[in-house]
Amino acid sequence: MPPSTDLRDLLGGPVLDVAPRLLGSVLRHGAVACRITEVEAYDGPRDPGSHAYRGETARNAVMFGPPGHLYVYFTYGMHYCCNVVCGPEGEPRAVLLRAGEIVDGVDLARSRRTPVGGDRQLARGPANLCRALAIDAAQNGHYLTTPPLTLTPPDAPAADGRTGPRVGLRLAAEPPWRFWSAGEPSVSAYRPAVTRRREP
DNA sequence: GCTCCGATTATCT
DNA sequence: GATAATCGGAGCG
Repeated sequence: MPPSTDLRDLLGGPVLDVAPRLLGSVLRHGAVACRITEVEAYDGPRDPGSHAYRGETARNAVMFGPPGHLYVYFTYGMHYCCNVVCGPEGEPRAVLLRAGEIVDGVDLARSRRTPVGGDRQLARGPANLCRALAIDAAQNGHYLTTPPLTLTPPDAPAADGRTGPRVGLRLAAEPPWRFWSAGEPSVSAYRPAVTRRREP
């Protein structure tokens, strides 16, 4: 029997089709595994919300490469977030992994996240997810079929899929390109982008 | 060089 | 709701 879904096949379609199908995927890094419950799509150079909007740079180069690799970026001086690069090569499409439920290695994940409330908060929010899984700049560009860091698509599409606006963007927040599984307590809270106060 | 500000989070009121 | 923490990318001159 072939693997339920080959990662490379899955990532080849339009990113708005790929993103919801990644719900239920398991992202594993060593002893810690996370079932993804919330994602966002970033579609090519014409998406003003995408890091690739203004073309390829050293930072976003991984997004322009072949699908199946992990694009990790550093933001706010302290946080990492990770994306799955989608195809085809040359088109900078990616899906941001926003939240999930830790399904293996809970103790290790919790030790990386102290202090934290309940286990459902371990990977709630994109930066928290990376921390729980110990993903940082060292994993940028990693190919997700190669242990110890792998992404396994679900056997069947996730039930109760929902869509809504993306989180935290000032530009292009309006297309409903955020996808999550209804009823999952690990899904992050929606916050509209804040406009920073300017000094007088 | 220098400045602005971000695909965030925790913590305060 | 508001803000600090903290730093590198990107734009501008």
